[in-house]
Amino acid sequence: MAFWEHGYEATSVSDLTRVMDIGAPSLYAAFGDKRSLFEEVVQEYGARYGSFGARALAEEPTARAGAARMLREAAAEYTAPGRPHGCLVVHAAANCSTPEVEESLRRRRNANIAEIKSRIEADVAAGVLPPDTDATALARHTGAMIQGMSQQARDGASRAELEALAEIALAVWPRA
Amino acid sequence: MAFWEHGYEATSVSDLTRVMDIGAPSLYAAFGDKRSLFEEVVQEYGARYGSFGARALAEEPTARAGAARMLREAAAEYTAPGRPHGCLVVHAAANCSTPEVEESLRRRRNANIAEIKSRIEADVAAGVLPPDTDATALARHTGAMIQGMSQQARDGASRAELEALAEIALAVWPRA
DNA sequence: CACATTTTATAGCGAGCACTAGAGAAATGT
DNA sequence: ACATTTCTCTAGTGCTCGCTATAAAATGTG
Repeated sequence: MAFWEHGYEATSVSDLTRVMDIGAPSLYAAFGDKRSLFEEVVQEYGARYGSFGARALAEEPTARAGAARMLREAAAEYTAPGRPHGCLVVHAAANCSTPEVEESLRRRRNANIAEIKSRIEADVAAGVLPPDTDATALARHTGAMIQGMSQQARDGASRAELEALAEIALAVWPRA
Repeated sequence: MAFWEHGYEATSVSDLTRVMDIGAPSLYAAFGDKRSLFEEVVQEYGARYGSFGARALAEEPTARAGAARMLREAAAEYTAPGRPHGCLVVHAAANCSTPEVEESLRRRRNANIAEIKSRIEADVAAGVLPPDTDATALARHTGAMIQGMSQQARDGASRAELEALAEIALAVWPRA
């Protein structure tokens, strides 16, 4: 939560020990160092809050339906009350002076886009999407949209505003 | 440049004195403190690199044409060689432990979107865009797209990839 | 050239950072 | 009940941060 709200660098170890209500030595005994703790937090975040996209792509019958659900759920996830707004993976390691941490989240972001791309390609191969569909660009568009929505959520956009935005973004998909 | 590449927090005063090749006291005599220097840098950035959007909206005959030029130029600007990729205003104060700095850039981002919105509303009033156009959502979509493109540029997308993405995003605009 | 003024460089201020050594408390096994 | 092992808390490590006092150098002026 602290990493999510304030990012990797801006969250100090004393912030962490305070919110976890443990002493610093216990934290280091349990996680090694700050970076390892962060990686574990990211993994937990990915499993609990960041998996709606992959789930949508896997469970919906078409890439378009998957992307639609993904964008709509993003609007809800990124503005959920009681949690920091936006996506940890998008924001928590921006401007990070530890390049490894920044790179780690960058890989996650690009992997998400690659997932969308391969889902699109599967639909193209199956004839669900037109054969001239530019899977790379369409996947990147969807990824950029998600990231833009996350930024908007941080900047104060409401769930309804993000949902309206998602509906607009969905209009670019070729009709099945 | 240093602020642009690494962000406000991750750029230390000694980084600044090194690249500016002056001593710390000279820097403080000239700018007051780190925050004031940053604000001046942001202003200079806005005038030099961040004004392509406002120019596009002002010079093109329609909101749609303005947004089209804005997105296409963003693809070029955000991947220009010899400069940090992406937009300073989007990234330089993410995860900032100085809330005023974060808020200052947030205001700039939201002001940009408000500009797009009022340009759209002008076209709706003039009958260039359909009267049922949701100006707020369409403006936010364009802003989110720009911000998403900036993030993509930071994550390694090429100019051509961003341009393909921009063309897709333009397809959502109501036909004139 | 001598002097007054500005500019610069050195060196260091207190504070907070990530991280850890060593002492004491708690828990455990017998 | 006691010894031993495990944990945990206090306190402090060296480091870098933003920022500045002081003193030397450079500059302009008669």
